[in-house]
This record gives sequence, C-alpha cells and structure tokens, in this order.
Amino acid sequence: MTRKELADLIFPNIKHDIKYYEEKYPPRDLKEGAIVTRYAPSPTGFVHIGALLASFTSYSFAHQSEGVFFLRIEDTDTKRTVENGIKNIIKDLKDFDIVFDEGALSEEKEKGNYGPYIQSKRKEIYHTFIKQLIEEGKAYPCFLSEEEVASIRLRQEKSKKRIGIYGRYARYRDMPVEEASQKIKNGEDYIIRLKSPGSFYKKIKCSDLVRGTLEFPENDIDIPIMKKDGLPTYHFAHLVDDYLMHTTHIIRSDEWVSSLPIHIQLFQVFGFKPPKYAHISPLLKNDNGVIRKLSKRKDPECAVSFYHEMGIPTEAVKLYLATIINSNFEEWYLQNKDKKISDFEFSFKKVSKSGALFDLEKLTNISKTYISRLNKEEIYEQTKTYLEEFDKDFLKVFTKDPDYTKAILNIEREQKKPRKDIGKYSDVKKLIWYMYDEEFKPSYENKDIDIEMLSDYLNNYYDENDDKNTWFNKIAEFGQKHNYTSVKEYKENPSLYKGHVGDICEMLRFVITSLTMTPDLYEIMHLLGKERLIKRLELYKTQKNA
RNA sequence: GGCCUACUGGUCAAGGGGUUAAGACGCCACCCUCUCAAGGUGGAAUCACGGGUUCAAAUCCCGUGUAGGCUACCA
Repeated sequence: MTRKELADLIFPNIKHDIKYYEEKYPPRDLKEGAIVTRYAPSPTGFVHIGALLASFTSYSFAHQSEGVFFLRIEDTDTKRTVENGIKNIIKDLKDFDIVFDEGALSEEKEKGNYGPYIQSKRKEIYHTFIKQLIEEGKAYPCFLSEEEVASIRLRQEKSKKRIGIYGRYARYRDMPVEEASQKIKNGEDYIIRLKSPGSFYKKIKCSDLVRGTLEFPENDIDIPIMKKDGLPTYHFAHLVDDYLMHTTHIIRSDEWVSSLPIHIQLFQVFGFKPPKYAHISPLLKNDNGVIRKLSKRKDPECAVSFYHEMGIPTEAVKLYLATIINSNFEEWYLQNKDKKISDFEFSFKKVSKSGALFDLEKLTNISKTYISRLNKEEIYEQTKTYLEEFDKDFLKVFTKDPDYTKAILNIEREQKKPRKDIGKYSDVKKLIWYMYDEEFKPSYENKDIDIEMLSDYLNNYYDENDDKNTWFNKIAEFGQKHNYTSVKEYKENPSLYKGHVGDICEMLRFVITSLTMTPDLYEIMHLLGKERLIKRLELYKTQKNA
C-alpha cells in the first residue's frame, strides 16, 4: 500500500491536480504594484464596525493602487451560517459605498473569473490540494475523537505543558498507511492534519506591513486542515483561496497575528510565495472602566445598521474610520476640505499598532462638521429619507411645505462658518419642531415676562420686512422707551435700568419658541411672520392665565 | 500554563537620542453690538513603572506591570 493509494481511498473522486487549477486561474493582468485584496467574512449575521473598518481599509488600498477588491464568503462552519447572510453583507457595505470588483453576489450568483467565491462550493479544489499533501506524506488522517483531543488538552493544562497536537501527542502522525486505510475502510471517523515540519525551538520571522518584523517559534502543531465533514478549516482554505485568487495583501484584524506562523508554514509546505500581511488593531470600548473589544452582543454601536438608525451620514462614519486607519488623515482633511476620502493616499506605515477606543463623541463632531457643509437641499433630502424610514409622523409635517422647511434648515447656513448643530438626521426634529404650528404644543416654564411690552412691540414696532440691522435697531430704540439699554451700558450701571436689549430678545424668544436657546431670533421671527408671532403671544397669555 | 502584541493628556494621536512634547475631539475660562451652535484666544500631560546605556532617553537595552489577542474538527 502506498500513500498514493491512501490518498485515492480518501478522495476517490478527485480527477484534477493542482496544476490544473493553477492554469485555470492564471495570474491577474494588473499594473505593477496593484494590490489585490479581499473581504472574507463568515455569513453569521450583520456587519459590525470592526469588519467595516477592515473592509474599508482593504477597499481603499485596492482602489488607490488600481487593484482588485473582492468578496469571498467563508462559510466552512456550517453550524454558524445564517440565512441571507450574503445579501445583508453586500447591502450593509454598499451603504458605505464599499463595492466589490468581483466575488459573491448572492447565494447563487457571482461575478469574476476566480470563483467560486463561496468556500462551501470549493470543496473539490481543497480536496485536490489535500490529496497531494497526503501523497507526499505531508498530511495524514487522524483518528483522534474530539473527546480524546479534549482530554489531551486537559492533561496538558494540568501538567503545564504546551497545548495542542504535536510531538508524541500526534498519535496518528506516523501510522503506517496500511493501518490507516484499514481504519478508514472500517468506517472510522477521521480528520486530516498537517504533518507539521516545524520545531518549537526554532524561530521564524514574519513580516507584517503595520507591525514590522515579528518573531515566533515555528509552528509544530499538527493543525487540522480538513474537518470530519470534509470541509477545510479556515487556515487551509485561506491558503488555497488566496493562492488561486492571487491575493497580494491580506488585510485583517489583529486577532490573526498569532496564526501567522501557521499560515507561513502552509505556504512553505506547498512552495508557494505567501502574500503580504497587514494586521489592523481592533476597536475597543471603555465599558465602565473595563476596556474591551467592541462586542456584537453587548454594544449596539457595533452593528453597522446602528448608524443608519441614528441617521449618522455614512460619509461621516467613513471619515471617522479614515482617521482611525491613518493617523495623518485628519490633518490632511482639515487642509483639504473639498477633497474626497479617495483622494487621500493611505499608507500601511501610518496604521496605528495599538487598538483605539471607539469615540462616539468624535464621530458626532465629524458628522456635525460634515452636515454643516451641506446645503439646505441636501439636508432636506437626507432628512426626508431618514424620516421616511424612522418617523412617518414628523415626515408629514416636514414635507408639507418643502420651501418653508428648507428655509428653516437654511438659518445661519449660507455663511463662512455655517451653523453646526445637526449631528445626525435623527436630531433634526428636536432642533426645529417649534417652527411648525402643528408641533408647537409648548409647556412654558415660569419666567418673568413683560407681556404688555412684548405685545406693544409686536403690534406696533415689529415689521416682518425689516432687514436684520433695522430689526435690531428698532428693538434697541423700543427698549429705551421701556428703560432697557444696551448690554454694555447695562453692565456698567445695572441699577439705572430695567434691563438690556438682550433681555427683550430673550423674552421674545421664550414666548415665540418656549425655549431659551435657539438659532438666530431675527430669522425665526422672519420665517414665522407677524401674524403667527402675535398668535403665539396670545397662546402664551392663555396658558399663563390658565 | 505557553506564545504573541501594545502601552505618550479623559479620548484619538505626532514625534524613533538634545523639541517650549504637534494637532484633533472632549473639558474649563474669557472674547464676540440677543441666547445657543459655531468662531477666536488662553488653560490643564515630565510620555505605565523600575533599572541600565549615554554628556543627554518619551525616544535604545533589560526587567516588572497593565491591557488585548491566540492557544477549537470557529472564523
């Protein structure tokens, strides 16, 4: 019995060899330096912010180098796979303008010449590679049950040994092929393990684009490469796929650095040139003093859909991600306000090595700045889209008279330093509700208001056609009649006067909006118009008397 | 237990032997012919700790500590 016969016994239906696939998937015809990379999620549910960060990074590097960015679905863990996972992933990313040049489009469809892009459809390819390894004596069937492996682990833990199937724990590593094939013929369960050529006492140097040179002990664990169900493990699938798909750069999150020795070893076993690796740090969260990785289960801000529900513009999220990925992005953007994110040249050298605490406040600020640069039309449309999905009641009010709403949104907008108060589209309602009569159901706090004076002003002095200067001068003039003076004078001699111009404005603001803080009073009054202003004063009076 | 990695203000960070230790967010104070939001000006850090090396260390070396990751027939 030869190893070839053992390999045939295990994989009786494999017709091709590795060479066949190498010819089927020739090198890509791209310009020098083009980066081919991928986003390779498991379809286990929603896209979370850390994954968005990784895919945004990959996408940016691929595109700025005129390379290729593709989507590969890693569904080798059948227990965790979720219905409609692929479409959700594509949709979530598309919201952020992250689109794929090739890869899976749905469970059935895909585009590109290097597919299939769904791992569960690539079984035959993986088997071809594993078959060759068995023929060459570089991999072997292992009959250790999961229970046996667990008990080995337990013993290792107790005696403080290194954990794993290596050395003498790799009981089936050198089993004669006759015995192994007999066990298989008897129907015993098995997995395929790599016969690791490494030694724990030798060092291997791995280079990482963001971390530099990393030194590890060689991998000497006979890692599983194929599971009982015939599907490959992540490590092995990664090797085959990224080799055949000609991936040049693997950009993935930090939790993978410790598998680097395994991955390098796998490439060496086949004599393939490994791709370049870049490990990016995870996003962290300060949870009441405990710093931990952002978790899908505990943190709502983790799901990408959270930003959608909050009405935070996707562009703002991207700006924030860009500032996290490259520390020099923020400064660049400050100086190049009119440029797009894609105009920035990302570099691996500027990727931070340590994990960043996710800062919602900073994101909000970026978002405010971003929205402040939009014009009234854009804000109107964006808010409308948001309300259509999340607040149908306010949508009716908001869209009833589009020009009026746009005028509200335009208050203090068309100026060098535009107003910066909308951080997310879900804020719009609580910022402008009082401008709509149907929403204006105020509950006034107790405050000293000279109703008679305001009535006199609104009826006899206020003219909605006045420009801002005239408006202000009139209030000052009117104030003098009632013993109110300028702010400066009042501050100098507070005892001589009843108050200052600002006090009149505050009273007006309060009666008109029921608020003490609002944007520019002149604009608000102008938009509301004299008639409604007087009505609001009447409303205030009746509420006071009640 | 083993193996990795990271530690500069509340947060993100620049700086890689000699700097008044950039900048952004947040915070505080003041200014800005009505309040807010902005904007402007200013304020707050001896670079986790302990030892070295050096005329000189946030920067180099060694320990310690803390945090994170891996150590699955999960990815």
